[in-house]
Amino acid sequence: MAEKKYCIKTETLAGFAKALGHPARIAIMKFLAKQDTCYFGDIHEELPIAKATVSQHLSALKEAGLIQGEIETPKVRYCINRENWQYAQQLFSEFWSMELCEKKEECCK
Amino acid sequence: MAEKKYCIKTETLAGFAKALGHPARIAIMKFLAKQDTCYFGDIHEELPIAKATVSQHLSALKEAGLIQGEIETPKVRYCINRENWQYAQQLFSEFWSMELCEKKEECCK
DNA sequence: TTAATTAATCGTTAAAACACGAACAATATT
DNA sequence: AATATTGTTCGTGTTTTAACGATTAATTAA
Repeated sequence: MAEKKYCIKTETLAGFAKALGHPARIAIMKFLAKQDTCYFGDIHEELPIAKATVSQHLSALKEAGLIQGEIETPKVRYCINRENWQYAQQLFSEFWSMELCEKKEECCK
Repeated sequence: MAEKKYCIKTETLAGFAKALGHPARIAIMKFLAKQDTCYFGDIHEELPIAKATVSQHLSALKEAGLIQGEIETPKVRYCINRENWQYAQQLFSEFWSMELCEKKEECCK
């Protein structure tokens, strides 16, 4: 079992960041955000990589909770998981809104 | 030379996300944000990993442009690169503020 | 029943990430 | 000159990621 070395929020935020840490996965999220239809085939067409690789990236995003898939045989419809999308958004928002130390003269440069 | 398969903003955003995609690196950023003093040793003390590994993570963050280091022999002072911090913040902000398609009944569930 | 469509999974390969101890470099101190 | 302090780099091993073609599974259509 994976023991936690860091606090849960840190782990969670890093998990979301990792999931978004590849251009293909960013592209997928952007595509899903603006599409009403979001079949696997449409996503694949949009990307310059093989089907198997697209499937892998979709799995990674699903694993991270950022998207979800629904079988509509013989197709599969994907879409953003709004609940986690919002949670991730919040974690990042908190992260970026950290106040930076203002003692510049004591820090670099 | 690495050819671009995706648009530059997508690549850049993914790059920042990737750099933040490990709990140790999130922890480092949080620590740097709230510290005035930010020597390597202080960062190392804060983390449950070996010196060499801390150094690796710092390199990754520096490579991504999120931090910068300054030698102050025999110590090294690290701090957040404010310019890129702000740029990353903006890219993420744009990303999260994408409008999601509202035709729920046509999307999953 | 057979063939076509769609997408996941399998098997593989190559590269990168992660982690560590040991060795090293650069300066300060004794 | 010898020693101590600090942090990087080296060498190594393990794990994960990324990519692909081929195979498979599930349903629909012919």
